[in-house]
Amino acid sequence: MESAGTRWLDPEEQQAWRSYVRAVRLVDEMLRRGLEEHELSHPEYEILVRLSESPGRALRMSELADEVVNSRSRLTHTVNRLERAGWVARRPCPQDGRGVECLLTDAGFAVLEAAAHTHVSGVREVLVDPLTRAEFLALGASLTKVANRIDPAGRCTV
Amino acid sequence: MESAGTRWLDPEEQQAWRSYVRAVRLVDEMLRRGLEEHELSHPEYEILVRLSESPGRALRMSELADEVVNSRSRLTHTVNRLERAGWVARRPCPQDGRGVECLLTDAGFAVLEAAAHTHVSGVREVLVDPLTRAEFLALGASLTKVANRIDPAGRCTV
DNA sequence: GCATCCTTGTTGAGACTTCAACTGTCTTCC
DNA sequence: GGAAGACAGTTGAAGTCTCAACAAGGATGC
Repeated sequence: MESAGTRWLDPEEQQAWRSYVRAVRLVDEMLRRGLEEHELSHPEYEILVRLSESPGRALRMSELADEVVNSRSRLTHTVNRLERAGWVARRPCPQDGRGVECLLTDAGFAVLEAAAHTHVSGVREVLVDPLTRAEFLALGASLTKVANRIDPAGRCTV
Repeated sequence: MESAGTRWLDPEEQQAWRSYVRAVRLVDEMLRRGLEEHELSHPEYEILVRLSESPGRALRMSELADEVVNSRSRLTHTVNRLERAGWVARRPCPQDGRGVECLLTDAGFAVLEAAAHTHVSGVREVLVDPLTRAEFLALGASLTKVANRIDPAGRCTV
């Protein structure tokens, strides 16, 4: 696996990278299990969160896609499912004839409220509690840098 | 979103958690794009890596599943695809009549060798270079703690 | 005013993942 | 030695995600 031109990871970096991959997989899995009792996937949950924080509990599809780092296509499919469940609704965007607004329903808000408890406990359990506060905040700061390097404008629709 | 019993994240924790989610999504996406020119998904790539590091370039299905944190079913499907491509082969395990060994072929090794350059460059670009060495290693150390809390034995098959 | 291009959002096919059910082998305990 | 249960791996159906192709509304330039 040697070759000119590519700088391989040294053993310490290698170890850090593998921990990253492993931890991310495990954390994802844990949170998935936590949310599934609310019949919600993690991507779905995030959509509901963003909507709940928006003025009027509504957001345009493309804004929503940016916020949750989804492709438009993926967002369309996911919103279809959420709409079928009655947790969000769609309506045309008054300002832009092409646009569609996505709206959190009361039922959706209720589901979100219930799921949030489970979810936050899960996050604490797997990511916050194993670390000191300083470690956790440092982790966040580093990952902020990482995210901003990849997508400075926050407009990456994947 | 208030209620007794659940300790919500304070603003700094909230920010750290959101950066985590966002960064993980973006990193995943970047690396996926890097590997796709080699017709390899990230899970597939990891399987080839583990096999290449194993004595005889072979590993039992269940060991492999543990290493890459896959369910057995998922591993079976993924190995099917890799086998179809000619990059791994299966053979019965001599010690255990139930067992199956998965073996990296020469073609598989060649693909891995080619993909590794792209992949390592990608990892550097998105995760290593944006951080100082100390930050990156601290990230790794924290995530090691996180992973070990969830799955101390390293035998979590998801 | 309208031709061209850009943007928004959707669709459908194909690939990937999950879950539950299944086959076959090993282990334990009597 | 054989019954009961645990373990290894596979299967197929249903759900989710990606990609490329598309429809339709806006922006720009003439």
